[in-house]
Amino acid sequence: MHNKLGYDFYSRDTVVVALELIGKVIVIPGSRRIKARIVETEAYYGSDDPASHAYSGITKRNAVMFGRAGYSYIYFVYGNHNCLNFVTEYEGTPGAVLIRAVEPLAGIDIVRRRRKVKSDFQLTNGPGKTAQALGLTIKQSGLSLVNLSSIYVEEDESFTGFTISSSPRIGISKGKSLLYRFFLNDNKFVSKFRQTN
DNA sequence: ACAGCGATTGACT
DNA sequence: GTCAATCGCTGTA
Repeated sequence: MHNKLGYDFYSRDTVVVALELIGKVIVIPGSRRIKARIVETEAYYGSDDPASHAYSGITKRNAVMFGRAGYSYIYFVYGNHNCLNFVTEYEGTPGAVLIRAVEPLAGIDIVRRRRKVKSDFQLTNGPGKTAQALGLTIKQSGLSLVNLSSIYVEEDESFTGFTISSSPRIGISKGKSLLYRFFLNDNKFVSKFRQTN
């Protein structure tokens, strides 16, 4: 079965969504069709989460995080990289899940063309790499993941028996004690920081 | 108007 | 292991 996730899936507690996205499949439909399993995520809240873009309130960049769940939030960092998030919670309450790593399942030839690397595990084992592999930039921020979407997530009921670990989030300076990062055990596409808890 | 910086990556020792 | 690249966003003025 390949059921597209609806708004109800995203409009819940951000950590729950981050945890439950592990193992599900991102789909980029169209002529450059790509499918990729989500293997690593991070949860970001709002005014109670100092590591979050939404910590200090609404701005032009993070406004989509304050909106309705089930939309893309894509931001640009370090002058080079785009990072893909899915908005969670509900209208007025910010939250998002960062997609840190995926495992390509279909359209891997397209991914290899976009990402010049020696080994396949380097294609999508990080958030900037993942967004590049999927062909996403800030131009695709704010898109619905449900209605008329050019990106969505579906369940994969055939994927079972996996286990998930958690750890502190990567690359942040505040909120390091929180275990808001989740990743598939024994998956080579998980980013290089593998400390378990 | 502008200085500082970041939810990263890739190249290099 | 270290570190530079690179630029839009943010805060301050």
